[in-house]
Amino acid sequence: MSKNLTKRSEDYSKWYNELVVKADLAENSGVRGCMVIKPYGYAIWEKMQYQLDKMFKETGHENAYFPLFIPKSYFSKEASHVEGFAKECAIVTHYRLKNAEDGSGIIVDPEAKLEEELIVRPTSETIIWDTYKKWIQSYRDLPLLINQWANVVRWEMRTRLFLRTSEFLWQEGHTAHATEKEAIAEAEQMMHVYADFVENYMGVPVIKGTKTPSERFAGALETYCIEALMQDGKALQAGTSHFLGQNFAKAFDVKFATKEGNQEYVWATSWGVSTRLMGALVMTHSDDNGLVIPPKLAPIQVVIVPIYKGLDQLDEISAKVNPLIKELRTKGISVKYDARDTHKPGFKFNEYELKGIPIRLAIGQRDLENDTFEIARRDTLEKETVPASVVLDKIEFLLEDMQRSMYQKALNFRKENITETDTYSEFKAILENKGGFISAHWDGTAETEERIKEETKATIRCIPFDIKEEAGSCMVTGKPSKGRVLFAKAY
RNA sequence: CGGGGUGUAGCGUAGCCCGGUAUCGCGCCUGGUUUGGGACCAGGAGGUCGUAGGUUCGAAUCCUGCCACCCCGACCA
Repeated sequence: MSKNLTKRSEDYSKWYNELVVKADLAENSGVRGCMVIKPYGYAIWEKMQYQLDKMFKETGHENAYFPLFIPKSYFSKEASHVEGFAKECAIVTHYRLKNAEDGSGIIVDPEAKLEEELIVRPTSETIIWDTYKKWIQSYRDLPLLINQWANVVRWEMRTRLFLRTSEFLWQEGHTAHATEKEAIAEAEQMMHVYADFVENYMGVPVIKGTKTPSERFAGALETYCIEALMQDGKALQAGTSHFLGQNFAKAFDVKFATKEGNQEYVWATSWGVSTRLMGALVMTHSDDNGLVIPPKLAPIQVVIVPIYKGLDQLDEISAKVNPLIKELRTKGISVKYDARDTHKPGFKFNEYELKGIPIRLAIGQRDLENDTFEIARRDTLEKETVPASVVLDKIEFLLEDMQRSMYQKALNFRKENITETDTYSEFKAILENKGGFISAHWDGTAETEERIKEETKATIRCIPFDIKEEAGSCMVTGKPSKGRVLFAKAY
């Protein structure tokens, strides 16, 4: 990493943290594990949001918004759900402040205690299902396909920028269906939508699969997930989609009249991705020069840096650059012309590399004479001088090529870091020395899963969706297994 | 909540053991020279030394309480 950034090999966490801060994505706010997302980071998040939202709508979903506060009593309605979240909730107990009588400052007014406490949503299942009860009466009201963009709060003990913060931004989809089959299909569909987005826009390859019962969402019958591999060999859960069965319908008494006139409980799903995806983006593609943002998500795709002596020469360069900017914008390519006189070109080069801008054009006296531009791509850091006549084509080609090759590079890395093993001793050795995903047989019991977690800190990341039928025996207990599951240490 | 550590300028730090109001680098401001990979020279601004109290003629330094943050655990759909 440039200048004072720590090398990633020394301490990946520190490197990640410094990179996020230096590249201007986010910083710690000083408020209990909550972060400030800075304009550049937020611009990337907005691009993600835009694309995800589009994909949700293409699959028939609509957006809505539900309250931030959830009455405590709602939580007690679904037992396993409350168990999953009870330990990490922020609770509103009062509604007023006042000046302390001894003049020591502002205090919570003890008179203003709420009759029923309000929970700051850690997720919205409960309040949404309470609302769905009012919205659903008939099979004609189904399916109900709603998404919400919101913030949620989880009182995590230890936080890390983007990966785990006390408050985070996300979307949560909540759907209700007439049949079990349809709900399962919905949950599966959303896993595929997430995978599509993460792979084709973020350039991050994922493994689709299901969670083991012990790793499932609180209240779910099945949890579908996409798992990505970071450059330090740890796995990151990038998105989840849950089949909730009729648990919430029963807890909140959401029934509908069927065509035949019977009353039945609806079938539910929920699914979400969060600003954690920003962490995945950073950890998948960054190198020692900083971020590398895939062209489809880069708020600025092309930056143009003029190299000039004196304002006359800048004018000459600008005259050449301005028509190009216009053409690029016409083609929907976002471009920034950085003609600041307060920084030298070398400084700008490094700054935009740190921020991961995909393409950099440089133009100076030499190029004016030869009618050329210098074009540099961020992912490989290759530079090339091209005639002005082909620069537009070249940019379009590079944006596509970069999107493709960033994904390919990450995919190659992941392939090299999925290791098969049949023995527990080798399993431990791989975790120790190499990291990454380990594909191994497991007897299917929670006891064995727990034992492995205790002894190695590795968890079953998922049972791959496209699992191969392969008879084997559990690496720990020797009991029979029908196929390999993926283990890894995770964030 | 357990175990360890750190709080000194916007950022990163020295000084602390052995008490005398603060070091260096980056950044910032001014002027000039520069500009094809993080410029250089000269000048300058910026500090309740986390906080409250105690010891002392005198505290960044010693003592006590509190607060915040970081790391390791526990926790983490």
